Amino acid sequence: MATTSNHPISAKRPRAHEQVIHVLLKRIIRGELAVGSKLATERAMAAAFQVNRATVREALRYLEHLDLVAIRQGDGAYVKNFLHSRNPETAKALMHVDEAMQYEILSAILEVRRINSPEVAHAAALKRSPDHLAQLREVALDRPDLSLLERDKRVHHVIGLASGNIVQILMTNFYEDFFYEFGHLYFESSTNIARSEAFHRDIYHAIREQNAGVARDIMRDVLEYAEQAIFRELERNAVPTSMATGKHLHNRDDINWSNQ
Amino acid sequence: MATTSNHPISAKRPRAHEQVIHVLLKRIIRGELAVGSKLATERAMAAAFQVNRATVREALRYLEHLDLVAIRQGDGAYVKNFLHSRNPETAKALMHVDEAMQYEILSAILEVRRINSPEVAHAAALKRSPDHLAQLREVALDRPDLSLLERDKRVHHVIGLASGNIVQILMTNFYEDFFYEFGHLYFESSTNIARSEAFHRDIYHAIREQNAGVARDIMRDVLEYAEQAIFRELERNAVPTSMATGKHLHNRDDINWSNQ
DNA sequence: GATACATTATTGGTCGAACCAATTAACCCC
DNA sequence: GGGGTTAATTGGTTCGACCAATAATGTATC
Repeated sequence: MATTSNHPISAKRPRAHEQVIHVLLKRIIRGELAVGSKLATERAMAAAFQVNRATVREALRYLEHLDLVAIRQGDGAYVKNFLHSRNPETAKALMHVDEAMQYEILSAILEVRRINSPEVAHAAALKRSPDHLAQLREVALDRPDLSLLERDKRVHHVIGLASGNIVQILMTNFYEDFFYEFGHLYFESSTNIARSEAFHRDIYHAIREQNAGVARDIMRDVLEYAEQAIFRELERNAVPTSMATGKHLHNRDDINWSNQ
Repeated sequence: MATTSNHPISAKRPRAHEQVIHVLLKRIIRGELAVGSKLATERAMAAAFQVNRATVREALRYLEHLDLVAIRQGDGAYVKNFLHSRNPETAKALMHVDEAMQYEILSAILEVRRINSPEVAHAAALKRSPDHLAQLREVALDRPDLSLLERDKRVHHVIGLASGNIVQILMTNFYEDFFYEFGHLYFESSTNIARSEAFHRDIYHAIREQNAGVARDIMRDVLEYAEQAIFRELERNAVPTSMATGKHLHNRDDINWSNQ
């Protein structure tokens, strides 16, 4: 079954090392720790944060995976330029550091999805197996029990699977998971709900008939529409919880990711 | 300067937890550990692997970041479906697990890059700042001291920066870093070298003149060409080191990323 | 017998101290 | 001043203990 991996994960419990991560992340992203500079030793940080050295190490290991620090035994940990990170996950980390960046990241991910997903739909229509088609039919048409948000997420996921490109699959998960919390902004409107229902039906038929060009167009249209709808909604709502302050809604392209 | 974060990172030293990661990764990806099943306890694994529990924990934390396991205090660690991972980095992890997948991953990343990067070039041409243009000029035209491979990597990076989309920047780093080890396959041919030189010059001019459409076309052409050239080279070379066995070169689309 | 609650056992999370291994810095010798 | 040895620094790993959240068990109540 498809939900095997969806455990009833409990709400996030605060883990000690996460606070250390957050503080270090903030200092790195904001440039308080210069690129190339050496961080304090693990022992020193442990003392400063009032935690055990093992806890500091967990945090450092995470930052190493994000490609934000380079750790060298016998030497120390060095700050790297986050713009050189090879880990897209870094984008999500940025968001949690500075609320002012949330809008920027959201916008960036929406754009990447708008570029990619139509091509994923195109490939899916060409290469879909009978099994993937059956899966798509189920989630798109035969699961009225699921919330529209959940159904939409699964439709995109199955289309990713059908495309056969593992990186596109992972990227699709990357976006969809990200948008999950913004979904209510879109699925509140009855117009958008109807549009989404039609999208599921139409994309299913296009992929079934292997009309690759049509599948691409359908996907492109819905994503362009959704992108605009989300921004409209964001600007209408008076600063939804956890979003940036209003002023950021009007200068989306102002952030200059300058080379540090 | 642009190289601040490029420390003379020494060759990888083998770290104990990496072996644990490798073993667990293999078992998860190959399905030896069923999705939804509970892993052995940290203490049990520590005994089994003959390492300390802290070492096991580092490995588990990494797998958690890859979204391959879910860890719950008081309960245990559960295997998740890697096709549901939200972390694109998982693709790279897959590659190290099974050499047979290397060709598949390479192919997948090349395809995503071919879809994305032309649009990045398009946006870069429209939005590039004078500073980004100067940076592009430097790496594209005024750095004959750099290897072509390194120069090419930087050209793509600066174009990403100029596009202003942080996710595209990170994705670009993601590909380019990945291709670094395959670069020799491309840059051995004098034809390809000339082509690459021309690409650097042409894309610079297009972005300078803010000819977005032209920039996109130039990028698309070079990536399509490079993609085919790399595959040609892979098929010609009799199974280059660390690549999959020959048979995989002829059924690139055979892997069915079935839902587990 | 089924349900609600308290108790216990299991398991991940954190802690402290010690020692190993790689690197760097200091020192000495030539 | 250059080269090699030594000592200090720092990350990597280990051991053992206790804390905290969860699940399993047992018990009382209805």
